[in-house]
Amino acid sequence: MTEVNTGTSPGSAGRRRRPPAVTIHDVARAAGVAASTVSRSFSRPERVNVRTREHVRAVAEQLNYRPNPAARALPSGRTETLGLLVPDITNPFFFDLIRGAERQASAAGYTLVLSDTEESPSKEARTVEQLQRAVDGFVLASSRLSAGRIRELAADNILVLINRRVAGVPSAVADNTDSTRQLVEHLASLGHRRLAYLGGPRPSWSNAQRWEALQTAAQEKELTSVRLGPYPPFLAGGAAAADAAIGSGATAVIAFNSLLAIGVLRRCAERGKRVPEDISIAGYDDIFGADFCSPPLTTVASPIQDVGRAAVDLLLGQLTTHLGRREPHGVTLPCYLRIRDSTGRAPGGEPGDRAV
Amino acid sequence: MTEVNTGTSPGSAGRRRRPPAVTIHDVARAAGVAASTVSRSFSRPERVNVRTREHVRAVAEQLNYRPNPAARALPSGRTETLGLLVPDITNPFFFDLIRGAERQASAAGYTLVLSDTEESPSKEARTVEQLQRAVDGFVLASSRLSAGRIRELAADNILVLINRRVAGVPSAVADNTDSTRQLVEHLASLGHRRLAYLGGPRPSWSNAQRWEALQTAAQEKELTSVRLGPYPPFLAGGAAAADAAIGSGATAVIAFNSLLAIGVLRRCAERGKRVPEDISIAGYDDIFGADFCSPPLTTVASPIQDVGRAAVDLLLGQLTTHLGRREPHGVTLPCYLRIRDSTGRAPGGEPGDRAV
DNA sequence: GCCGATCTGGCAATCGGTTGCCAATCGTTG
DNA sequence: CAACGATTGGCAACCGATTGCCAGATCGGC
Repeated sequence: MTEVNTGTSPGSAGRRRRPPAVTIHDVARAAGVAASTVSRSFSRPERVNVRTREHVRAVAEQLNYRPNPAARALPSGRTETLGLLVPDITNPFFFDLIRGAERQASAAGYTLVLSDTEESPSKEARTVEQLQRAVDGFVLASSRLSAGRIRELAADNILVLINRRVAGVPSAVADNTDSTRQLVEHLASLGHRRLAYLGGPRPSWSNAQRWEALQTAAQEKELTSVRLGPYPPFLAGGAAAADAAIGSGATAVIAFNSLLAIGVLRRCAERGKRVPEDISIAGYDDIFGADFCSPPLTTVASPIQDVGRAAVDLLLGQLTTHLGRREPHGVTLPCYLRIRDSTGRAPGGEPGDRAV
Repeated sequence: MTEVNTGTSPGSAGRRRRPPAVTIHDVARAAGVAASTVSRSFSRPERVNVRTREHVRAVAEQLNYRPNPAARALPSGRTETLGLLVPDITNPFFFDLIRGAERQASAAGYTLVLSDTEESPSKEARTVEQLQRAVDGFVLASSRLSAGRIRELAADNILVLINRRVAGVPSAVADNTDSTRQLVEHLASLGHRRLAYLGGPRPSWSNAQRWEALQTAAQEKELTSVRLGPYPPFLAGGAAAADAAIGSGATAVIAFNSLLAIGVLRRCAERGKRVPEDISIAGYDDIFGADFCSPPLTTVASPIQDVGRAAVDLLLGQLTTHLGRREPHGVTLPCYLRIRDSTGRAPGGEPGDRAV
């Protein structure tokens, strides 16, 4: 028994490979018990005598035993892994969402698989189908899929949506309506009468929700509002959006997201339009950078880390719920308005027009 | 055989659960072949007659068969999954890295597991050990582990480092030395004589490399340089760093990363220090925001998406290499200097002092 | 038409755990 | 001290794929 690793010894000449894994059987042999006892010592400790269990655990520890997740997943069907799909990994908006989700998942002992769908509905659906059996459930953040497709996927998978509502599918959403109203009131109080909304991706539910809320609030305040776009929700989309906004005659523009808004800011600077003196600009999602761009951006901020956390909680709830019980089917978290320097008094308004 | 799903039919009353998976055996039965033939139709197509194979594939397609990754992983030992560990998920620097890695991995049919180590060496090591058997290999980005610990982990795992060099472990690094020299020359040409380096995390290899390169370049140009810190590499670290920098008497400061640099910018604004008139500021990592903060930041930019891609390539090379061959053990990608408005002529220098 | 080489597909073992079932053991009680 | 229930641990089947080995079929050459 002293002679090990003869022949193609991994440590000797060739490249270093992974050493063979310590299995439950190795532990069982070393501890003088059956493999099932080792298994139970970990997965159903109450089924094993304390002394046996402690002994087994000590031996396992000493042998540096790590259970093989694939082997566990096979009989149980549970992989202890969650899938998180986002439309654009590089959008800072998703940073905190990802962090929130990742923390919550790993706190519960789950592993998170992240996938970038690159704003493509088909890539999104394909990814779900590919990962289907590799994960216990999915969080779809700002899904670009149609409601019908989501329902189809929900029939075969446990899934939770972020910033999207589809009947029968649980979701965590940041509700923009109140804060959009606040934003419109803020602009109205500064004397703006004509708003432009710079639209984002058509399949985006948030996009529709925002425009909806904006229209309603504008009507109440008797402001006119136009919808422009859609524009790609990136910095680069800002140039076309800015030009259209300026052409529209609006004195205040509200962009689908901060990325687009910052792009607009930049384009305005290029064109010599002063913000907020000539035109006011606001955006959704209080992303990294919104507070130090020039001028700092007025935004509707989402509690997005909490949304990510909540979505994972919902998903874990679905997974661990014993059949019969019903989990709450959605959580809604409120957004809030952050007024900064990119919104100001409407141009042409008499000084002292309305109070700030 | 027509009676299925009697009793607790999943579709009927209770909550919708996951439907039972279609297995290789279902396909085999439907196609009238053995399970092994189905398996081979996918994994070794040349071992199966074309007509049989096409038939099997058609049946599988029709039944919507998806192989169970856990079941594949068990005999083969390969999970087709890679682990990517980063110290701070919310640092925009890592986003392009993550995107590069994710794209490359999924192009090769691999799944990426992302984990945030929160700047903690112990969490990093623990994560590797936990995911050990769940992934085929790891990419450790900007690892905070000691060289010894990395070597230990490399004995049991296939791993590739990003922005870190440890003998015997392959790595992809962005090389700062040339661009640091360029940065120092740029500052010297503007009349700066006294530089301050605002240090980042002690365990960061890039931090050491940057300070090293800075010192060397400063000596060549006969500038004095001091190292301050370490500071937490976040925006919030900027306040203390800025105060120390101002106190140091340096006319130009170089921050460990852009996050810190932007924090310094902000603090300078608060304290009424004009940038670059009173003090010049530069940083590493040309992150999102560096070009639209105020003033836009002079940075040393890393081709970080390429670095992420290269690291995954190295890792995949290690995994698929047949024993005996040796892969190149590292790639180095050059950085480049991006001069923006946060660096300018040194204060007190006679006008026309040195040419810009 | 026979023989051997080549193809093709099936059988069964295997990967590393989990878990239902059963038998042995133990302590308790009357 | 016998009988009984509770506790404990082992046996073996199973999860869904992969793969070595073998047998039957097919084909070509002579």
